[in-house]
Amino acid sequence: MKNEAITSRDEDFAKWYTDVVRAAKLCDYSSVKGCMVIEPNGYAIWEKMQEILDKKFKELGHVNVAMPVLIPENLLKKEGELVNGFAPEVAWITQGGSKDLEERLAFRPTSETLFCDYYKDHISSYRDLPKLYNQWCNVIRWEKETRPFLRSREFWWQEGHTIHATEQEAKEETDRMMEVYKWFHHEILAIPTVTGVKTEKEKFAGAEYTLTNEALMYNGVALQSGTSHYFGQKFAEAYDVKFLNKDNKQEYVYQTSWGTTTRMIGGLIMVHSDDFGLVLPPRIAPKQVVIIPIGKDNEEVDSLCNKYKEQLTKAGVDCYIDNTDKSPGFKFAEAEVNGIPVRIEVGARDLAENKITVARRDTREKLTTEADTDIVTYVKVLLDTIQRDMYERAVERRDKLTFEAHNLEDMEKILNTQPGFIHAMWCGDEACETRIKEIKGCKSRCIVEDGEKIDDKCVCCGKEAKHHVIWGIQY
RNA sequence: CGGGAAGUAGCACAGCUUGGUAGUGCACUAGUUUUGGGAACUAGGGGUCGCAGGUUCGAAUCCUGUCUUCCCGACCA
Repeated sequence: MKNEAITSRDEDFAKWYTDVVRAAKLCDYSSVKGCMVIEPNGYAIWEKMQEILDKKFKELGHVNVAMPVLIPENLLKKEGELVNGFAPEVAWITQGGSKDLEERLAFRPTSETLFCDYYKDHISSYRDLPKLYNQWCNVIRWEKETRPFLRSREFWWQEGHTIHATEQEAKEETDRMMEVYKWFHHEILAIPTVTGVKTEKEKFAGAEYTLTNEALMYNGVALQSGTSHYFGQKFAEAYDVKFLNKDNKQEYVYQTSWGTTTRMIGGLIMVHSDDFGLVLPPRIAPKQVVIIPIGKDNEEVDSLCNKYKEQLTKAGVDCYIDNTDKSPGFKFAEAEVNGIPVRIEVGARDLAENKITVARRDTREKLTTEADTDIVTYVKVLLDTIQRDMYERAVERRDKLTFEAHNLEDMEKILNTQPGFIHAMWCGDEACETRIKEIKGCKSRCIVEDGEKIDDKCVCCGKEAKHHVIWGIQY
């Protein structure tokens, strides 16, 4: 039975999205526009993301720090490009107590400036490098239009900020972190992505270049899901972050930054979920298995549920027993809307035949197995299968929404029927990018560096093509 | 920030045109009976009608402002 609180995905995708967010109790609106309350169900997903990414960062040698939320105006404005890029979105604090401040304070939109200001006094020699710092925090960007998780004025993220003694090392770090993001999406979130470099027009303000990880949503709209920036010495020069190199010469550091945000929760929803609510890949699901006893005060049922829970927990599977006095149907529906990957139903009817029923959330398929089966192996195999199937279905969907364009008419035709990733050649001229944007706001997602040469000429102007670019409409 | 729509109990809505003591369904609480796809009955609790002004003897209802949400653009993770 369809969940009546959720608008059909194919009928109205935007409404479906917010319905799923609300029905699965991931977040709620607050009294300030664009600032959301991330509720336990949503925060648990974020915590799991943090846990997995944080472990990976640390394995690669990064350490966590906490920077202030406030940035003095002068400090923020030292690097011109960054300021220009962010100026319209910066929120300012102008009062302290009842007095006007002499210098305004910005609520951080990103923390490059704070890290630079800190680093400049904490390194003096090449022996102090690299510094591989990361922080988990919230930032504020005064967006005009807001949507839960996808675009909020306050959002939570991690921002890595590293400085290095050589260009090569910094560039390797930029690549390496992009690989982490790609791995995270493919292996954990079951979301296929394409990675590449942003065009000059689309790169991060102040970066020499920006690498991006781009995912495609169910409706064909692209979502930028992780970026990694190489800054060269730009910020170091603006903020005077110098060190003495091996030749006993002063040199500016080479810098990177990289980040992923709570927006990934929005991506998870828009790639995997359906009209029954949230669908989570097992590896990111805070609760992987729910055990539902059917019938009251049945000792055999209860003890089997407890046994399963004990064994699964011991084996590292996140599971719980739904012992509320709701009806079984209610519990099924609730587990479904919350996206619990596997549901085990234990009831007298099945037990009479030494059976239990196991339902997968992704396909809503009901399976039957022996009650005395090795539950740990059975569940683990099933979780792996679900994870793999979800990824494969996402790839299929992505491929179905991947197109090739050889001229502007192609592009218009595609965008007017069904947006997606559009592969097309580009001359490198910003004018062509601007022209293409006139078609439904279609932008370059990324330049595929080792892409095939699908044409000799630019999709827009017909002049000689330089880059294979993926285009699309974005969130 | 432009164009449109909307805000009444946790949720979904009626009431507003034509001002006169706040309603319905779901959810919630208690009890009883129930339990294999969102249980039933009985009895309850909960809202200064987004907020602030104004008009009026009297405002959920009329007027002004403002905040918030949603949709469509422009801007952006």
